[in-house]
Amino acid sequence: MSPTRIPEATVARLPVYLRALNSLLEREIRTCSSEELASAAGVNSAKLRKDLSHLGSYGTRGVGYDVEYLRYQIAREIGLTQDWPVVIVGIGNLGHALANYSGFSSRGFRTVALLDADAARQGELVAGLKIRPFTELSAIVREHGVAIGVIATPAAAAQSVCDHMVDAGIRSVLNFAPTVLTVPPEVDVRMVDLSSELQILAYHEQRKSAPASPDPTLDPEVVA
Amino acid sequence: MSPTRIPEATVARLPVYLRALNSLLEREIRTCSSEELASAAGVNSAKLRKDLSHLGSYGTRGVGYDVEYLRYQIAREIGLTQDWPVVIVGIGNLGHALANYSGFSSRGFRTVALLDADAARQGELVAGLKIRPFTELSAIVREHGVAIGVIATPAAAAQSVCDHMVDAGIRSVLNFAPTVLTVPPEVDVRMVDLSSELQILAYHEQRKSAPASPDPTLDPEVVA
DNA sequence: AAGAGTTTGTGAACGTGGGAACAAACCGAG
DNA sequence: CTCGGTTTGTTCCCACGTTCACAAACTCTT
Ligand SMILES: NC(=O)c1ccc[n+]([C@@H]2O[C@H](COP(=O)([O-])OP(=O)(O)OC[C@H]3O[C@@H](n4cnc5c(N)ncnc54)[C@H](O)[C@@H]3O)[C@@H](O)[C@H]2O)c1
Ligand SMILES: NC(=O)c1ccc[n+]([C@@H]2O[C@H](COP(=O)([O-])OP(=O)(O)OC[C@H]3O[C@@H](n4cnc5c(N)ncnc54)[C@H](O)[C@@H]3O)[C@@H](O)[C@H]2O)c1
Repeated sequence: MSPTRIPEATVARLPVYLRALNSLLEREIRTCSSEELASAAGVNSAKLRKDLSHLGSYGTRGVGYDVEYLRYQIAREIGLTQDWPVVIVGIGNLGHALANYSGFSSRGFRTVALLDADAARQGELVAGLKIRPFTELSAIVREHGVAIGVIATPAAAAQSVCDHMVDAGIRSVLNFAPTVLTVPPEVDVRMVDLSSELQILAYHEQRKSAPASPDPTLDPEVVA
Repeated sequence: MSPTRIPEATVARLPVYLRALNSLLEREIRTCSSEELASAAGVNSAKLRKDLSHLGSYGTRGVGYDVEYLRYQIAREIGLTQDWPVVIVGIGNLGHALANYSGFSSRGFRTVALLDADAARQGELVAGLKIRPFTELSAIVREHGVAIGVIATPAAAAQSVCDHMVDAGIRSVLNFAPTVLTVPPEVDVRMVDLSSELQILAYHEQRKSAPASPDPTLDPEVVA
């Protein structure tokens, strides 16, 4: 049943299931029901079963799922059975944290280079890697077969950095700069926007504390 | 007009529109069409218009939107006309980066305290704030009226930290630890999971480069 | 004042995703 | 082998979100 395309919403949850399965394995639980796994992943059990059914029939009716087997199948589906070389561009505050983050390498993502345009930063050792000049990007991509690039530069530089990445052959970009990136259709961009997340929380928070205050139109007084 | 609830998908895009409007204002553009704004925000213009229509009728047919006026209306809707005090718990690699990030304070989010359980870190000055013991959480929340908490601790500590936050009165949580948090229904949690983002990219990347079906069970009919 | 040209706001069609419910499949006991 | 208990995989239906297409509303020119 797996030749069909997997729904995007399902793809986004597969990493969560993978984490839940790893957590079960650490507790030496070998088998689980959809109910147990769903609760560990924080989703509805019907949703979980439907998600998994898109990958194939890896469970046993009346029994449940073999944790290790299911984990392997999900990892294979996502593509985590292979190694993904990654470059990070912009080694400032955030770039340093990312370079030091072990959660990437433990899941098959290997940081092969840290790049920065600032000559003052170059040569600095971060997480065992030397910061290298941004101009070396395309040589590094060629050498290691890098497909995924991470952008942690200021917003003003992000589009230019992205263009160079695409030129160099990178086809997937994870963008932390708060700006919309324009890329050719074959390139995927995912954006992580921390300010947006806070703003969404603020919206709901405001609704919680203000039950009713109908002032739809007010003076265009602007607070900078 | 505006008393109706705003769809969640729309709420998630409002911050993007806000950024686009700010960017237009910086270039001293006072008026824009839905087409221009949509392109700056990277969305379809019909979607943009429908989103904005949920807030009210702030445009002028035949003309477009007044950039400053629309910005104010969106900011008001999100709740950015008021100040949101924030606490960050877990001042390690990521916590340091977050504390130093100017993008939060520039949008009405004010970091009032940095907390860490590690005694060795306490007293350290980060971005003008001293790292304080985690035990002071509830006093700080009371004193500043904090409604939003950020978790940047290891996954193993996240649920416990979250529980303390909820007890202290925090009702919105931004979680960076890769673990599912359980909270009472009146509390909102948003999760930022960088590993998941990379895994989603990897899934699509794998599909791009592997046109042949790796699954032995069924036919090799695969999209280009 | 009227018409031509724009652009918004929205109704309607379409697609995707979520959840309840259930038949199919499996296990173990007797 | 059959029956009862259990759990998956799937079907059906509804809600939500996206996109198209167009009438309504506005500006500007003549
Ligand atoms: N720090 C955070 O917690 C945080 C949170 C959310 C978003 N962000 C975003 O992440 C990005 C980085 O944030 P930061 O705090 O690390 O900023 P930073 O200023 O500390 O680091 C930016 C780095 O990018 C480098 N750089 C600049 N232009 C470059 C170019 N053209 N090519 C290569 N490198 C270049 C700079 O030399 C610097 O080292 C920003 O866009 C910021 O908005 C940061
Ligand atoms: N570093 C990154 O770029 C990155 C990226 C993605 C996700 N994350 C996640 O963010 C979290 C933090 O990452 P990090 O690299 O900063 O880790 P870190 O180990 O550098 O920092 C964690 C901090 O939390 C503190 N802490 C531990 N238990 C605590 C408790 N009970 N109460 C209060 N403080 C406590 C520690 O003292 C430490 O200072 C982790 O869950 C990690 O998986 C980090």
